[in-house]
Formats: sequence, structure tokens, C-alpha cells
Amino acid sequence: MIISDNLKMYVQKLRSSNLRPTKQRLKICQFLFNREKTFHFTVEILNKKINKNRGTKVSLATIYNTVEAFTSAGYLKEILTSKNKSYYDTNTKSHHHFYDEGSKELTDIHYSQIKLSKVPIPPKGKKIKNLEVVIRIQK
Amino acid sequence: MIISDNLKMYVQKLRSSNLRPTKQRLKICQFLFNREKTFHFTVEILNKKINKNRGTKVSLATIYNTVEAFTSAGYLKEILTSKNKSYYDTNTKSHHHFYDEGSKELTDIHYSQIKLSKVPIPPKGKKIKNLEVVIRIQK
DNA sequence: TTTCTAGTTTAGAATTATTATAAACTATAA
DNA sequence: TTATAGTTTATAATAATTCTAAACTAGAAA
Ligand SMILES: [Mn+2]
Ligand SMILES: [Mn+2]
Ligand SMILES: [Zn+2]
Ligand SMILES: [Zn+2]
Repeated sequence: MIISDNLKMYVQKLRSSNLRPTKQRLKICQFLFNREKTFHFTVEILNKKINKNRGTKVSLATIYNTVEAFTSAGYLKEILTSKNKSYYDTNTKSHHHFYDEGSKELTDIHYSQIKLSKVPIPPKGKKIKNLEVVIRIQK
Repeated sequence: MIISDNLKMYVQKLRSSNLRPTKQRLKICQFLFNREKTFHFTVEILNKKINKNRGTKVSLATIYNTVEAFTSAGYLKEILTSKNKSYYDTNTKSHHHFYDEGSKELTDIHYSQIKLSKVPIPPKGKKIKNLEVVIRIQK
């Protein structure tokens, strides 16, 4: 197996978070992070894509474990949008989304594209943890 | 059984939506709508409250059916906030929420308390269905 | 008032997404 | 090379919700 440059990069990235660079994790890194644009996905989608072309299979449990590990490490962000499925995002910067109720797909909205000119003060003792907007759209 | 005035009102309300005024639905109406302030709940919470004091029990299936029927009829609104549990709201007007990640409770924010001075145009062919903000708070 | 029937309730089974378990495997430090 | 903690995996368990089908009932019609 030829170790490409970006593979070496992912090995470092994983090591820096105390995650061993296993072949499963590296395969998932390549798939998720070796791309230009933001990728939004559910575990179901990721599992299908990773295991599409036959070859060494990555188990569903490992897909779940890895998504959880990458989220904890800050490589992925969870987007709360749907009531019965978790969505994840390779764009970990603070930003907003369109959520298409028909196709069930998320699209990025750059943080500066929404301006909140009035925001209420949270109840005392509480602070705002997250203020990212999900705009629900449909045909 | 004495039929109180508000019970008669709920009978009409249900009939107007082609829902038969069964004793289960009326009990749930009394509990949900005979109050001053907004009530936010999950099916689990509603089930506990309705079946707290022993007496005639309403089955969990009926709680689910009724919440679904009331939501379709426009008497309840579903709030998408948590990844694995549905939240409902007796306040069906357009408004925003604080969601406390600790207590997992929703609090109303009046529609006028948040001002969005810049909102992106949705992709062509799509229109905005809902623009209600959930502000996640914690200690 | 009685009868009829579509609508409703219910217990329990099924489904879906996710998490837990525990045995087999493996990266890597010693 | 060996030891071992971390990882993967199949499978079981769990939690929320939906489905199923039999029993029940509201209310229209006879
Ligand atoms: Mn669910
Ligand atoms: Mn779940
Ligand atoms: Zn995004
Ligand atoms: Zn509310």
C-alpha cells in the first residue's frame, strides 16, 4: 500500500487526538475530509458510501464509533435538524443551514449571511451555547 | 358526569376537525388547553401526567394517536429541537424558543423578541417554510 | 330505542436509530 | 518479539415511535 501525502496528514491528525490511525479511520478520513466542499451526512449515508465498492468492509458499529470519536475530537459537528436522525457536518465553523424538508438535505449558509439584530437575554444563570439557525425550506 | 362549559367547547373544537369527542381526547384537551401559559411536552411527559392519578387509563398508543391528530388539526405544534425525542407545544403561533440543554426544557421567546435583519434567499424553486429560531442555552 | 358501522382505543408486535457488550484483533510501546 | 491498551466487530439491548388487528364506541340511520 502506497502511503499518500494526505494519508500521512490524517495519521498525524488522528494521533494528535489520541486516536490510533487504523485503516478504518483512515478510510473514513479520506472519504470525509479529502474534498473541497462541506459534506453533510447521516450515519446511514456514510455507511453506504464507505461500503459501496466491495472490498474490506467497515462495520456499522465502527461507523458509529468513528463519527462519535471525530465529533468529540472536533473534526465533525452534529446538526440538530431532524427528529429521528442525527446529521453531521464536515464544516465545523459556526454557520447556518437550509434544511430541505423534501430531499432532507442540508445546505450551508455562511455565518455572515444571517444577521440577528435583536436577540433576547437568556434566563439568569444560563448562557447561550449555540445560535445557529436552521431555515426549513420546501418546494 | 357534569359537562362543564369548557368541556362543551372542546367537544365542538374536536367535531369541527372531524375528530369524535371521546373521553380520552377530552381528558387530553382539558389537560393541554385548559391553562394560561404555553405548555411544552414530549409524549413521555404527557403520558405520565395524563395517567398520574389512577383511574381510567389512557393507553400510550392513544397518547401518540391524539398528539398526532391534534398536530394535524393545528392544535399543537411540533418543535424540532432534540435528536431523539419529539417536542410539542400548545402555542401554535409562530415564535422562537430557548432550549435548555441541561433540563431539556423549552421556553417561549415572543416572535418580536428576535429580529432577523438579514436572511438569505432560498435556492430557486424552494421557499421558506419555517423560520423559527431555537437558541440552545446551558449553565 | 335499537341497530349498524366507521372511527377509535388498546395491547402488543414491529421497526428504526442508536448504544452496549464482549470476544477477536491490532497498533504500538517496551 | 511480546505485551497490552485501544479498536473493531457481530450481535444484543434499548428507546422512541409506528403498525396491526381485535375489541370497543359515538353517533347516524332505521
Ligand atoms: Mn425514532
Ligand atoms: Mn433514537
Ligand atoms: Zn454545514
Ligand atoms: Zn413554545
